[in-house]
Amino acid sequence: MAEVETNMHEDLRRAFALLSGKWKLEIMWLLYERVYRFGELRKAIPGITQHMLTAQLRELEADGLVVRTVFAEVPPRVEYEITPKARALGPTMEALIAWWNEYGKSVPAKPGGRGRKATSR
Amino acid sequence: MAEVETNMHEDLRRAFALLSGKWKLEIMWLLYERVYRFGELRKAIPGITQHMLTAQLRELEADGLVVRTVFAEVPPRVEYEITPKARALGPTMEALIAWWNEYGKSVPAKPGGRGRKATSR
DNA sequence: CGGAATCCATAGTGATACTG
DNA sequence: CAGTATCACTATGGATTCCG
Repeated sequence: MAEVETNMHEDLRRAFALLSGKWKLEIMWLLYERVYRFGELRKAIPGITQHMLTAQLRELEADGLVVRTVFAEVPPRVEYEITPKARALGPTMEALIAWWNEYGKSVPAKPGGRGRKATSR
Repeated sequence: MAEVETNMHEDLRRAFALLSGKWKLEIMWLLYERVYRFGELRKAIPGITQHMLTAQLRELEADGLVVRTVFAEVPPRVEYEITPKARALGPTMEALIAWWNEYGKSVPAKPGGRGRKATSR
């Protein structure tokens, strides 16, 4: 059969790239619950700048993870919401959190020094 | 009540950080199958430099995702293998790949221009 | 209100040469 | 063989100012 030897690590990298960015996960985490306006996101994410918020949202939008809706009002209003595509990632993200809680915090594999020694064979 | 409001996105970010690095996923993907020597990894990963391979392996080691074993031979031999911690990530990574294959390649949510328009309310 | 434009600091990545 | 050291480049993140 095909047995494409699927460059799975390629897919993995590309999928990973979509989520890479200091604030993307936090943004998506908020949007997971409800729709947010630009200013709301800014207030909800302490430490982020407009520059970064704009940039990250633009990337998320380009990747089809969030939808940006502009209301022709004055003053202007812009709302952001996540797409089904992003929502489908929920379980996987939770699995990653579960992994972290189980393995990430203990860090048992840390014997004496760096690198194990082995006496030849 | 505890109800820690679990900074899940914090855990998520830290877990994510462990895997961030241009070559880490590819390295782990290889080590998933068997033990590799330094030179083998270099040949198996086209485009990587010794510098980067060393750096990424060191980080993976520090994070407890791979184990480095030095054999006191001449010429020197160093082997790398993944830890149970890293191996436990397998299913999650596969879930991410599955997500990518289902949602990542279509990218349907791309109507006319950037940002949807909405006529006031 | 929700940006864009500009300038700047840092970290990650990469090529090359040298070493135990 | 398996690194380390050095330098250069690029991407990312951030502060500030200005605009429709």
